[in-house]
Amino acid sequence: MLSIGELSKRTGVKVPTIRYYEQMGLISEPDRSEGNQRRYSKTDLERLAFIRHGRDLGLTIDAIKELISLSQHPDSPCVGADRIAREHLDDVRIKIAQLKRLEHELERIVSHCDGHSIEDCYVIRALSDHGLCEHEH
Amino acid sequence: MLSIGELSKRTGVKVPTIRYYEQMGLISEPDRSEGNQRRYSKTDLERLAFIRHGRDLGLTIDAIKELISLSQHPDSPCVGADRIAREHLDDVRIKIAQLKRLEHELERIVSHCDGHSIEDCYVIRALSDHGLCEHEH
DNA sequence: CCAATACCTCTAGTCTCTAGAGCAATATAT
DNA sequence: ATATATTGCTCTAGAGACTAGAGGTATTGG
Repeated sequence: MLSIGELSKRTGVKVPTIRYYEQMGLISEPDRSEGNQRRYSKTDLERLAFIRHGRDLGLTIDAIKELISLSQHPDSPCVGADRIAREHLDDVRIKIAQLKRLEHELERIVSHCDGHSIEDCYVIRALSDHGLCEHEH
Repeated sequence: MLSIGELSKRTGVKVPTIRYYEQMGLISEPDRSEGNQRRYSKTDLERLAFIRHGRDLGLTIDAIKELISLSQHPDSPCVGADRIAREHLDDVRIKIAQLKRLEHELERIVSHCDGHSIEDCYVIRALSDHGLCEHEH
């Protein structure tokens, strides 16, 4: 049986965040000690690790809830879970593409800035003027 | 003189968001029509385009505020602006790296899911078990 | 056994918007 | 010129995913 602090350390999820997840119904209410403190089992730890991992991957709380509920109907096919992952993959690819364009632009911006007065500052001008962009946002 | 709707169309910033920016002090209070509706000048449009562009680039409202205040002291060097862009570039590169790892992992997850029952579902297992990951998050 | 640390609940705040209610002004069609 | 449709106004609340703080209680280490 783990205290909330232990659980936090082992999963990397902050203590208030664990309580928040409980409130949101992502994890069930754990057992309590005599003094009313939360005590977690290994199962709880696995569940939280699952959630943590999903969040790290950028899944929303709702997507994770969906996955959890899917995993509690072991007879149904995993098509639902696959769909969630697939949808997310699309998002991720779009985000990567956007960020790469952005990286590119920031590189250009930074490399043009050589400490002149603000009037000539490439950063300011680039932000003011879309025409300086190589790509559309 | 543009209405808030016109301004919105030309900048791609939604109407409530424009009002929100005004409230946050990012744009100054515009002139009003007889009937108390906001009327924007070309200067206002440029300012909003600047903000929009910065937000698209992922700058926080505070960073943009900093840039605006920098741009209003045209004698000072643009080192500050450069610093903001540079810091942001670092962030962007980190995010790209993270997302690429994630893309990789999601690809693996999706390609392993072939419609079996949830017990065997790779998506669920991969999310439960960090050991299946190729990379640490 | 006592002090330090961790835990409890509850409320409110963060950030960047977004949505809705209820009403006023402006634009368009007849 | 008038009826209607669209757009605008303010204000409040909500979303999403936490985070912080106050004021008090358990547990743990020395």
